[in-house]
Amino acid sequence: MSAMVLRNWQEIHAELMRRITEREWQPGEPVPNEADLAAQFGCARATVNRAMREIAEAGFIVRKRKGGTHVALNPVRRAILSIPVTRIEIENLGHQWRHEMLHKGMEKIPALIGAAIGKPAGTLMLRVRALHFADERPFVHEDRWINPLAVPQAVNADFSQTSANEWLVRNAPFTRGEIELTAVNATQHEARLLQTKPGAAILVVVRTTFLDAEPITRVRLAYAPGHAMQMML
Amino acid sequence: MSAMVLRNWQEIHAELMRRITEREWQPGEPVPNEADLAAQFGCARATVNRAMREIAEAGFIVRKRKGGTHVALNPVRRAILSIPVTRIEIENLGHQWRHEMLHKGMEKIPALIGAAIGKPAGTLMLRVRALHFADERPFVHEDRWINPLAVPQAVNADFSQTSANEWLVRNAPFTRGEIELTAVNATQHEARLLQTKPGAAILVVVRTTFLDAEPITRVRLAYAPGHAMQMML
DNA sequence: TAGTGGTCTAGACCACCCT
DNA sequence: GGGTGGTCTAGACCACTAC
Repeated sequence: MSAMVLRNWQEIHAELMRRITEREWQPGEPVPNEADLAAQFGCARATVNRAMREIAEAGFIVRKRKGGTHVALNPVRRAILSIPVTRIEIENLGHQWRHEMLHKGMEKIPALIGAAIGKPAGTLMLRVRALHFADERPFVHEDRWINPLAVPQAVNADFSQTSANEWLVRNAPFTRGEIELTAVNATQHEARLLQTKPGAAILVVVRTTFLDAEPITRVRLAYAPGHAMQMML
Repeated sequence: MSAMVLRNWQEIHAELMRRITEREWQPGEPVPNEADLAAQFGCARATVNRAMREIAEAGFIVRKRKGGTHVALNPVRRAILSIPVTRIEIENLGHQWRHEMLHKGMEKIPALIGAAIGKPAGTLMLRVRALHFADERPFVHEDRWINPLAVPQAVNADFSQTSANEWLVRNAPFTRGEIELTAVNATQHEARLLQTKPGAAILVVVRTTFLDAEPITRVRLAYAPGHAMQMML
C-alpha cells in the first residue's frame, strides 16, 4: 500500500471515496492524516488536501484541526438545483416562450412579505406580475416584489419585452438567497391564470434574494399543474 | 491599485465579487488573468486561482484555457438542498418522530420504475412502504424500491425500528442521484394515509440514487399538505 | 502544548484551445 | 504557436482545539 502512486487529486479523490463507500473506513472511524496519506500516495500534502476538501464539502467526511478527519456518521447530502431564466427553461424544454406582463406599479408591502425581507410593512416596493407561456400554454405565474432602493433602475425599466425575471438576472446580481417549495391547491384566480381547475395541485416556489444584507427581490412562482423540478445529487 | 495588498484568498474572493456585483467588470467582459491579478494583489497565483475557482463554481465567471476568464452573461445560480434523514428532519422541527412500516417484500418492478433505474420491468426488487409521524400526525409517506443486488443485506434487515431511510443512509452509500419535485392532488389512498382529504395538494419528491452505475434505491416521498422545503442559494 | 488541517509561496509543467 | 487556466511540489507558517 505504501508503494501506491496516484498521479493527481482526482485519482486520490476516487481512491478515498472507494475506501469510504466500500466501508474500508467505517462511518465514525478516523481517517489517516494528510501527511501520512501523502506519503502513502507519493504526492504532496497539498494534493491530498485538495481531494479531502472536496470530499468534506460533499459531506462524506468531517474535518477538524487537531481532531483529525473522520468518516461522517450521517452524511448530509446536498442536492443542486440549477436556476435558469424562465425563458431559457421553457426553450430548453423545446417550447416556444412568450410572456405577458399583467401588472407593474409601486405598492405597499404586506406584513408577511416585510417579515421575509426584513422591511417594515407598508414600505413602498415595485410589484410586477406576469405570466410565462410555453407554446401558448400557461407555464408559470410570477408575482414579484422588487426593492427600489437596491435596484432603482427597475422602476422605469420596460418589462413588457424582457421579463422582470431576465432583467433582474442581468442587472441585479445577488450574493445570497432563500427558496421555499410547497404544493398548494389552485385558487379560483390562479386556476383562471394557469387555465386549470380550482383545487388543482400546483407547485409554488418562493425565492428571495439579497445583495449582502439588502433585499433585492422576492418572487412567488406558481407553476402550471404537472410541472416537475429536477435536481442532481 | 497596484499597491493593494490582500492577505488571503477570502479577501481576494470578496474583492473580485465586489468588482463583479458593482459592475466594475461588466457581464461578458474579460477579467485580468491570474498572473496580473496576483501581481496587483501582491500574492501568489495559486491564491488568486483558489478565489477564482470558487467564483467560477458559483457561476459568476466563466473560465477557459487560453480564452481567459469572463464575467458570466447569464449566471446560472445553483440552489443547495440539504437532505437529512427523515427522523432528524422531524426532530429538527421540534417534533416527536415515530415511524410505522406498512409493507416489506420482494416484488416485480413496473415498467416506469425500471426505466428510471435502468432495469427491465419485472425485475425482483425489495419494496418497502412506511409512514413517518411528527407528534403523531402523518408527516410523509415513503414508497421505496431497493435493489437487492446492490444492497443484499437490506432484504433481511429489520426496518420496523430503524427506518429503511436511515438504514440505507448508514449502510448504502451512493455516489450520484436524481431528485424530482412535483405537486399532486392526493388520491383517496394517499389522503387516508396522510389523514387529509382526497384532492389536497401534496408535495411529492422522487429520489433515485446510484453507486456509480448500479441503482441503489428509488423512493417516492409524499408529504402531508402544508409541508415546505427550504433551500439556500 | 502539541498535532492537525488551512493556507500561502515560488516555481514548474502541462492541457487546452484561440488565433 | 503561444497564452491561459489547471495542477503539482516542497516547504513554511499559522489557527484551532483535543488532550
